[in-house]
Amino acid sequence: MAPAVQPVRGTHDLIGDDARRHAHITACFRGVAERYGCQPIATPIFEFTEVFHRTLGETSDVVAKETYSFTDRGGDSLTLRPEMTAGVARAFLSNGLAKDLPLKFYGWGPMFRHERPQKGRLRQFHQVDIEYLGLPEPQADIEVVALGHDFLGALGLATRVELRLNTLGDGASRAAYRAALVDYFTGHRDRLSADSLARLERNPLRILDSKDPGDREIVVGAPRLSAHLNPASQAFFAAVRAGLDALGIPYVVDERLVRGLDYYSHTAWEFVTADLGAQGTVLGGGRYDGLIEMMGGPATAGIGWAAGIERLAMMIDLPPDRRHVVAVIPVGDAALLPAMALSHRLRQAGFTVEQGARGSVGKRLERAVKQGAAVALILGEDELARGVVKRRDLASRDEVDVPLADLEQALAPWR
RNA sequence: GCGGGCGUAGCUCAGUUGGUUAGAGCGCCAGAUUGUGGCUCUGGAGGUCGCGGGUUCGAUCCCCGUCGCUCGCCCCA
Repeated sequence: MAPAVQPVRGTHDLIGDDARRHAHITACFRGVAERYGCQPIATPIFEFTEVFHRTLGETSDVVAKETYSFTDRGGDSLTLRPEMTAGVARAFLSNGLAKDLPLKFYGWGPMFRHERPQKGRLRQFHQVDIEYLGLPEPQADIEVVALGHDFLGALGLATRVELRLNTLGDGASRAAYRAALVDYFTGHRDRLSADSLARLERNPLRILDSKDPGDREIVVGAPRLSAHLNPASQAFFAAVRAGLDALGIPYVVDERLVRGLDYYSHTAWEFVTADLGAQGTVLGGGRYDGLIEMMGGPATAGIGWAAGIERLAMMIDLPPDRRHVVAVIPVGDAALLPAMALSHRLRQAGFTVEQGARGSVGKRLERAVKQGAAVALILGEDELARGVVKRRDLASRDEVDVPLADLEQALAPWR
């Protein structure tokens, strides 16, 4: 049993700069998503296990080995969400939102996967998430990819990520291709790696991006997805590409980029980076037109993406804190309550105020400077008696007495 | 889940061919300076040497296990 003071394996605390990085990322995300007309959504971090089994498939790795499931006191099997899409789809059905289509959602929060932790991979991690429902046209694909592109750009990562794009085709194209692939790999099954042999059973498309050198030789001769696309699927992908070209969003087509789950169709994409080792995917998305129907709802188009906040946090530069902190420094016991009242008044007036409570005036000034304060207000018996407060500019060290009544005005530059 | 590397103070790290009180820098607290900061000086707090077992007269050091981190695989954000 691990000591109680240790966090659970693969979890971590967000404190200080880590917390600020996360806050900055979610703030950027909200700003960009709102500009695209998305509305916020928050769903529970756990669902009935069935929700994930129905949507992710019994055989997917996420469900088979990565899921945090437990039985609650009522005997129900519950699962901590490994991703957001299933919960959003369930919420769509639970709340009868079909009448409100189309819908554009943005959300974020913790996700849970029981995996071996490594850099950029945690058991509790955080994602920002976009889900578009009821928009079957390629314009939605273009818009949603553009949203991700703008989001990464807002974080200053435009030059450090590359957009990889592929199509899986519609259901018919995909089924035909899958069959051809199974045929081909079955013919070479004696030369496939053990991992790929397993993939042949439950997820043959995944063999295409195997890292095993032997597999790669076989993959070279494998049938191409592009050759199995029917005209409608080809036209859809061409429209998506034309849209990205028109918006000036660069991408590379990567035919080995696949999605394992059956309900995915058409566009799949990832923004990848070389800066994070084995966990290079920073944002991944796809179209999931079959999902809602698979859950028992009406046939409803869906497309979305998720990005890992921790992975992004490792890449961004933390923007400087631009708050102006006003430090209030009482001198002597008699000044303590008046100083607190002063701090209270200034906070209500919209200033950011830190009030020192310990040590000499020198210590308090020192602490104020370290906290990033730009100006200090010194309030002692002398000032109290005269109805003023001493305003000290911490950069220039200039001091001036300011009548209490004029304080807000005298602090205007530091608001 | 599989394989490799690493765990000494809050942080970055020294150290011991196994030997008595485990060190440094930075950070933190305090004093010099009882109403004035960024420098300097002085002092202080802070360590089950990850945890458990073994070998040994003696283990932070060697061995085993375990927990955690890390790199890769699987998979994915």
